[in-house]
Amino acid sequence: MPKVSDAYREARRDEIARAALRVLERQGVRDTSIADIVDESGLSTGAIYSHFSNKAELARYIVGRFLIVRIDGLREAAERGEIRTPREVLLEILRNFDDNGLPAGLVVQFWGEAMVDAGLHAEMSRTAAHLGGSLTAALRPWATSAAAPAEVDQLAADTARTIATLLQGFVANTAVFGPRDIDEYVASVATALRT
Amino acid sequence: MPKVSDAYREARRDEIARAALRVLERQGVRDTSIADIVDESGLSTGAIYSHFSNKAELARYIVGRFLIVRIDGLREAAERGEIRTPREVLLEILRNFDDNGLPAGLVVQFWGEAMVDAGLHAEMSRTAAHLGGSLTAALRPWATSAAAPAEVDQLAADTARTIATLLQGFVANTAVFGPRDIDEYVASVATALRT
DNA sequence: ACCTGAACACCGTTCAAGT
DNA sequence: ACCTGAACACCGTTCAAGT
Repeated sequence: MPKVSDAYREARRDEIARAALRVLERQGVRDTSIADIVDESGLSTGAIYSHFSNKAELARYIVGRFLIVRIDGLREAAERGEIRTPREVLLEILRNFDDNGLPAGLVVQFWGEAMVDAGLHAEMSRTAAHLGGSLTAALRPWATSAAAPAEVDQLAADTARTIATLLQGFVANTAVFGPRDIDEYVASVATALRT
Repeated sequence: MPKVSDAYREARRDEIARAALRVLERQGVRDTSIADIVDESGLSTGAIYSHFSNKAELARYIVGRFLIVRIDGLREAAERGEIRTPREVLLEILRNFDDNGLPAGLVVQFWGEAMVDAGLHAEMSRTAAHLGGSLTAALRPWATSAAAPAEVDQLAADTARTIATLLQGFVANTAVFGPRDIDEYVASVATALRT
């Protein structure tokens, strides 16, 4: 197991992926060519193809490595048994999205790409499953106090998917129609569905 | 004003756009070439370029003509002064999306496309403004009974954007993670944000 | 006026040749 | 083993020539 060489390869892949991400943020998925990434990275076409078998694998790597929502804090709170309401969980995940500086427009473009690229869709399902697991765990204490024992798991899982959907709605809406205040959004959803 | 000839031109554009839409549903935006549309329509490259100045204009035409959510019923109900709660409005718009057979995956792909195509973004903003206006009108009776006179317009407009966001979330979520029951989704959002 | 289809510049990917 | 860059098949778009 050549540890050093593996680390070198990985660093090189990261270097290429970061250069690609800079171009993607500037020009978008459709208008980013391999030639653009060649220019931005200072490498050659062949160099890139010796680290990624094609453009789709590079996209997959970027999505799995850089376009993920981190919510370690929520999982830990759940393990300590602290109760977080779905509303608190939603607010935390929305703030995390903002703070990590994930570009909403680029995320939406990759959703579109996943509709047409099975490998990218699989990668997104993988990272989403991880997020879904953390959300479900974070919601279980609340679900336990809100449902009969037999229905706790179902309630936690359904609510996790709902929170993911609310996040996706926020991402798609702000990408297309411009920024919106997070607290105002959550308050508005709560008011709207109260009746 | 050559009425007949204009109608003919429009029919021809429609014919091309419908052929393109069939290919788009099969292959997705990225993997649909002009050559594919040529094959599906039975016309030639030049014939298509004599009716649309480029692929972007064809996309714009398809989005404005076929990928819109119709909610005439809501606007009429509002004009009759009937009160619809935001929840009822949301359910109606979600059912409309489903019933019209709008392909969620394709809609998400066009959102991504709009991130990179200013003309398409403008077209989407236009149709969204129309939807937003209908939603705001449909929500005004409810807003009148829920807020002080001075805040009615703001509440109706904010709630309209929220409902649009909830629709977008549903579209993105089902496109990426598969179908979900509409009533269960709305009930889950309501439960999640009650606390 | 509408249509044809060959021609052009550019794209993603490959591969013989270098180090 | 990694890298180079010319070469290949394909894409969107144009345009001289037809009807």
